[in-house]
Amino acid sequence: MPELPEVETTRRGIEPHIVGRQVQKLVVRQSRLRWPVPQGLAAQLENHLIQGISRRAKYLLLYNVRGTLIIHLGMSGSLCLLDRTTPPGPHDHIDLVLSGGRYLRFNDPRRFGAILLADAGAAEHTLLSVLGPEPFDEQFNTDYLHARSRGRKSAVKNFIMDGSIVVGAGNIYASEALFRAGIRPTRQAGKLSRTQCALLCVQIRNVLSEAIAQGGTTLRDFVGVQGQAGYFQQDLYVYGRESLPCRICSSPIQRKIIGQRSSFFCPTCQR
DNA sequence: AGAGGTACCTGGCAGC
DNA sequence: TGCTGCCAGGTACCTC
Repeated sequence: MPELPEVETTRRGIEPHIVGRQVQKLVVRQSRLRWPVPQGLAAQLENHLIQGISRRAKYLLLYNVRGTLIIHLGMSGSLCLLDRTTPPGPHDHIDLVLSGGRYLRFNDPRRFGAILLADAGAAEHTLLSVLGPEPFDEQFNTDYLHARSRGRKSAVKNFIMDGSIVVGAGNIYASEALFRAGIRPTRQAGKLSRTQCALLCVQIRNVLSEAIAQGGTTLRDFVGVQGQAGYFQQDLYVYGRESLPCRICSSPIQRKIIGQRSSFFCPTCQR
């Protein structure tokens, strides 16, 4: 479910409701997530104020005086805000009971998500320290992408989905950015021209910022923290459109497995 | 260093 | 209706 725009949509949705609130109680119903929920979680959270929330790649970072709570939504995770006690469903694994009567609930059917603890300087956490630049950073530019792609033999789609190159291009938006840049997803990364690298930078940024502005993409069951759908799905050019006519040239969109993931492209618009 | 495959887990859906 | 197999938005970790 969540790629970077969905995570950012979640962050913006919960920020005004959780920052400045105290965590009164932590309820863990299922501790077997991607990694076991840390033992000391309650001690670190309970009776402390949430001072801020930020995002790095697809990780949400909640700060308090004791350190940082790292939340990853995995493939199927979501956070929702509840106004009052609602009986937990089968995949409602964790609740943060907040001052003011609200609850922040973590739901994750596939349990690929994670909740971890880090010091105040979460950037040094092993999961975060290996990450490449944010797509909106100045550091992510034509020179950078061109330099990093030299000598790479893997498909450009795998290359831009590699979090050590740039974060935030998941399976949907990687396909979409490549379509907008007119580049075949199977193209060897090392063979991109400088011009194509420039185009790809711009389009990765465009596709992500447009998706954030639309509240993310709703596939299957993604909804925002208060149940609203994301509208970017209506703007998808290729993802999930196998055999349907390209919105630009009407050629049938093709699907191909690249790196064990479904990839979609227009055989005419993308070379 | 880079490339490719496997693993984690559940639910929805198509096809029989 | 019920079973089986395939597919799904992520990414760490392993081997070659």
